[in-house]
Amino acid sequence: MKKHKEILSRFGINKTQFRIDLLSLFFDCKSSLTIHEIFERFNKKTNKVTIYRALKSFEQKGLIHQVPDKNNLKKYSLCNLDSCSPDSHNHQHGHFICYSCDQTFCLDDSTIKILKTSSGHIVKNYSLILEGYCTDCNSSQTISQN
Amino acid sequence: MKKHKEILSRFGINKTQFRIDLLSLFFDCKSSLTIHEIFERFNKKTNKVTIYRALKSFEQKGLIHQVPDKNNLKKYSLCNLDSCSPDSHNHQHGHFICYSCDQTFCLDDSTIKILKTSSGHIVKNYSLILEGYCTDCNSSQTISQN
DNA sequence: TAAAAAACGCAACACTTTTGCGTTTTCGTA
DNA sequence: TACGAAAACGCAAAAGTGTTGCGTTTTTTA
Repeated sequence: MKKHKEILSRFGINKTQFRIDLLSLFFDCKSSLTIHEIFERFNKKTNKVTIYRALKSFEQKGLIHQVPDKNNLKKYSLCNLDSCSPDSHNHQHGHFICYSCDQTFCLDDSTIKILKTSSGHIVKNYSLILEGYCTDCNSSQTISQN
Repeated sequence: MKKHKEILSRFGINKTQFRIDLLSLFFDCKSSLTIHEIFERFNKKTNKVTIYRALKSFEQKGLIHQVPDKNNLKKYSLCNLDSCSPDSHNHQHGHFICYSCDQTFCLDDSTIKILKTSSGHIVKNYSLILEGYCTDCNSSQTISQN
């Protein structure tokens, strides 16, 4: 897609087929991705070293960021591309990890704003991980239990 | 210490010397521990496999829990032993750490309640660390910067 | 379109965590 | 306190995760 190529250019990343496809994958995926998931999505055809290097490059250039994961694997999510760049990564947001489907969701800024203002302190940095059942898993679980 | 042995019994863990010492270590350490730190504290005398297995056992029985930290390292902290058991882990702590005076402030429950309801997910557990400048330190810093 | 820079695949390495197995220690009970 | 079962242990090996070196291919730039 043209949009993806344009983004890679803007962030100073060479437009190889793999990196274009990888960026598409991140756009398609609403939560976060592990190296393993990426490897599977490319039908195990792309060398893992290539994936690791692409992820590192994307991260350094401000396209994606690491998110926490229950099993301590490296997971990545797309940054807010309007507010991130190689110079300044800006993802002060919390994460929600679902017990059921293991997906990690980024929490939106409004959730955090409440936190930052209601404590009475000046919050410069934070680490927040919520765990539980995401909306999808909770509704399906409720149904199956009835 | 007698207290530690009693706790191990209560949580269904055999009282070997190593596990008693490991529990002591967790009590002595007010923050969290990595496997590496534990290995060092025992002067590298205890086999790492033993440490891994003890940590897994402690976690399953509800004595400790993983703290997914910012850098994705595996870290463990002591649970609130009154509210945790093999059946239900329950560690809900929010803290504010001041860069300037190093004091730790407990966040009040109302702050957390908002967090738990505003994400749209069912939050069962969370780990939250805020860092920055507390109200006192911030006002004095503002003065010194002028 | 040619030189420079970036990305690639493969092999090898480093580090972390788990598994298998035989031995030792602890526990429950008689 | 003694004995059998269960749990914990150490060692070796394997599995999993991520990195580095190097020569080749692709992309960029001018």
